[in-house]
Amino acid sequence: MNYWLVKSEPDVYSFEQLCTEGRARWDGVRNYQARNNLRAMKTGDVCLFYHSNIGLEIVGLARVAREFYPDPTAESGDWSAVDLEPLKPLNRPVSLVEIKAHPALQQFGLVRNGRLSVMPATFDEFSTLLSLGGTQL
DNA sequence: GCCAACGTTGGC
DNA sequence: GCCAACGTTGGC
Repeated sequence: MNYWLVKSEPDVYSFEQLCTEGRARWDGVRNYQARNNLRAMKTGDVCLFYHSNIGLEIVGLARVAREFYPDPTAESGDWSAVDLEPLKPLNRPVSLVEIKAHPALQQFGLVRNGRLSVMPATFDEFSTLLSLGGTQL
């Protein structure tokens, strides 16, 4: 089992929408590092769902429902998509401010590279974030 | 292969 | 709206 964080702007696609729809194709990624992270996802891996631009907090958990396949929205280039399903919202959202201030999260991708849209989390980072969110898997 | 110029992301 | 950080492009 591996752990990830995916970003979405909530006015484009929010965690609430994912919960309503029950499943989403995670497409449109056009960054090689993020794409390679998508390709490393396995069915059942857990993703922290982060709201960028608006909210600036981790709001929920999702699981990988389908491993990578060619991104149908890509007109050219070698891009990939995965499918995600909602697991549950966090009992308490975890804000970027909190994450940046937490000693155990200084190496986390959100702190180190604010622009990456799909990033791995270690088990320790994931556990810390879940605990901050007052939530269990 | 280097690096300047440019574009994009995303926090502030 | 601004700008820092990062990635990509393209000339040399």
